[in-house]
Amino acid sequence: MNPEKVSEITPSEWEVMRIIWTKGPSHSRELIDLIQRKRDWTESTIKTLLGRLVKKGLLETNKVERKFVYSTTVGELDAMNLTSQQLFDHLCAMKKGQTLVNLIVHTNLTKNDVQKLLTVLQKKEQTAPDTIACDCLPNDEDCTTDNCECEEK
Amino acid sequence: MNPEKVSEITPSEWEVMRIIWTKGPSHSRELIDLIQRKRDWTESTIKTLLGRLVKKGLLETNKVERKFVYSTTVGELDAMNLTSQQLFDHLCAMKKGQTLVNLIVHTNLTKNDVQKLLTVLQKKEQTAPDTIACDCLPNDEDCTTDNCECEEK
DNA sequence: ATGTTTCGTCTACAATTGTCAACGTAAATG
DNA sequence: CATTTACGTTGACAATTGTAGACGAAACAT
Repeated sequence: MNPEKVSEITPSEWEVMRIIWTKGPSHSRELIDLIQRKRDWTESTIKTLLGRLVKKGLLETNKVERKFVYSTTVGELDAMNLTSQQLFDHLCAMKKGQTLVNLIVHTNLTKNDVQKLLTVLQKKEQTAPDTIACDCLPNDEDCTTDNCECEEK
Repeated sequence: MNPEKVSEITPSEWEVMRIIWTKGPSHSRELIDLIQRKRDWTESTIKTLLGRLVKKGLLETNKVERKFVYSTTVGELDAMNLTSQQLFDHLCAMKKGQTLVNLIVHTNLTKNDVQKLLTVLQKKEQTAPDTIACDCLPNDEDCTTDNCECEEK
């Protein structure tokens, strides 16, 4: 896989990737048609996006009877995991829990998802620490929690 | 608040915001010193970042005896929530659950966090649907799950 | 074989982002 | 008062992103 490159997927490029992840390997024509039903982009724009994704190594092409077939080189789930983790990596350690609560509240989940989440959490419960320090300041500087309104509300 | 603007916080700007969120309202000197202990940025760079954040309305300044004091106009938790939700908004609906599992596994959480998450999930369990459709293709196009390897592995 | 469609590549251009240096002014110091 | 220091503002420049037109070669149609 190409983890570094995954972080460089831009919003527009995600749109393109999602189509190919879902549709499977496809010709540019098919992709352009599909994307144009969601986005008001010209053919040209989509071609550029495809080209950039190939250059980044996130898509690869195979010439099949004259036309290129575009396929992804990363799994969608892998990309989602990497991207979301990366986002979390630059957030205050102290508040990630709250953020997850918020995410879960606002995300539509199946019973199955909920079950899995419950299982993971129950396992985590045992080893969970009582507190987690804020990591927003340089190491040597202490996060005096008076200013740091990191606590719940 | 200024939700639109929150989405425009760039990675470098997050770094700056985190310091101010944690430290509370501060003079530029103090901010520059703190940030330079984490990042190898020149004073100039940090000033630019501060200026841009003020322009975006994410920071505001108050002149106090000659110097400006920078304070945030958005809460850190609000920013974190908005940003993470925004990320989730452009991911495949079908796979968000898996992604949350992954996030939770890799995020350090306190017992308290775990408790809250468990509570929220238990509540969600009742109303959770059995399946959620993939929303990567235009509405009229069906996600034929043969290509769409959206299922668990 | 010749005009037309198709498709990939190249070029372009404005806006944003990461990084800075330089400038002007007000404050502090000698 | 003359000098140095501190700080906010401007301008700058390369790289990335969003968006798209133009070009060239191959494939198809007549």
